Amino acid sequence: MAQSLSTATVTRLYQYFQIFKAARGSGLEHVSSEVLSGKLGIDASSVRKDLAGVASGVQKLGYCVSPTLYALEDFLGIHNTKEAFLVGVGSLGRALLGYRGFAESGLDILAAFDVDEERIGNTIAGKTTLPLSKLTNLVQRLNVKIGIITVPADAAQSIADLMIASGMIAIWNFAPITLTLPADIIVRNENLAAGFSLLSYELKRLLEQTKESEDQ
Amino acid sequence: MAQSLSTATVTRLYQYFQIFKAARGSGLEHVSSEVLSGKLGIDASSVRKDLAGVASGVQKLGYCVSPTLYALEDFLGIHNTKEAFLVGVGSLGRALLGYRGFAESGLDILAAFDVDEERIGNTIAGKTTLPLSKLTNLVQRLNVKIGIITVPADAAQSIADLMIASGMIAIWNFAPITLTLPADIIVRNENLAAGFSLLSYELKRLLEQTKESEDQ
DNA sequence: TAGATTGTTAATCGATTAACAATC
DNA sequence: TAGATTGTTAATCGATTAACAATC
Repeated sequence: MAQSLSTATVTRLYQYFQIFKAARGSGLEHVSSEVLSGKLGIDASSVRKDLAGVASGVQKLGYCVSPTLYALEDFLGIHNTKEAFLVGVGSLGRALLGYRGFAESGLDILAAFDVDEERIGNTIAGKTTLPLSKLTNLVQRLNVKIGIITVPADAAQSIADLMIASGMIAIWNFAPITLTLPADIIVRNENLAAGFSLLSYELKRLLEQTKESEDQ
Repeated sequence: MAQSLSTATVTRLYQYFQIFKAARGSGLEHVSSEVLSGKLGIDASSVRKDLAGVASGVQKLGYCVSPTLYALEDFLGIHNTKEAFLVGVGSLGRALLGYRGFAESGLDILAAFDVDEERIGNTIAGKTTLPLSKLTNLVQRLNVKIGIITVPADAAQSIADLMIASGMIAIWNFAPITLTLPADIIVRNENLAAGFSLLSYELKRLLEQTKESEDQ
């Protein structure tokens, strides 16, 4: 098996993919590591190292747009659609069900689940909301491996446990809570409030810096 | 000025905050670095190093829940509400406007903006949608520093440029595109599709591993 | 007191950057 | 050919982990 890449590297590969997609849209034929490194604010040799395992460049020109884009899409699993179920049809759940970006990223949310009688039976972006009691059976019948959690924080752990008991092995958690799960389960936490804290921390630092230099 | 902390460290501080909040809910009085490290899957000395700059622990007991929680909230800016404007009232924009988690994270989205006549005037979770043409004037009058971008990818760069020209200094970008911005602007990209790619990459690796061991 | 846990230093590990030969 | 850019190795940098004295 190929060596494991860090989260940071895979995130950058996704950014290269975005840039190559935009480059194709602009009709460019080549993009150099120098240009890519400028956009991401990192060293050009990092870019070359990242891309070395995925695509190959052409000396004097850089990376050819079409083949590199294809190779990145392949690596990121965009050509290979993966099915998922979503639990929790609140405002965030509905937003994810209606998000068009997923289709072109290889994610297909087959159906949504909820415990609220009012929500059951509703269709959002072509996906029906089913009662949570049907989750286990459908996970097993359709062999769905990925669960998306968009329930409130206090319900998230029990939903995660249910998903795992049903046979799911990967969880994409949008609830603002740190889940306790077996080590062999793949989890990714997408905490919007935590994301804002990062922005807020940097902003605080910038404002302090400005204030300090004014005080001098 | 205190030394800058890495994104990884600030993200972990947010996770500690979540765990301490849950601990308070369960009536616990202390949490040790050992317990925290177990939940995050990192070394206990990392936890102690992270917390050293923010709170102080008690030997033999660990970290006292109430004062540590307060210190973390303070550090993460949760006590100090920050105002923002959001541009793009599509499904994701509406989900963010209605997201309750932000209120308890120190973010207050004052208003939303859009170019679509149909959306202007609508109120979502108490926030009115205004025409984009009013953005610059309101940013300056209310001195709003943070802009949230939830428009489609092809409109995101021009919205970011407009926000910066209006005087904003921090951008939280949800559009799936790598923005080109001045170096002194704070940007955080929250790319949902990229997040899924990370999960998808790990899942692919796990399945390959399982297959390999079966083949032996 | 003995035991448990912090705070901190030193050691290790991994990721990023610099440098440069290869080459188109 | 000369110039530009990749691919890769070595050097640097920073983050994580291990170890342990301090101490409640």
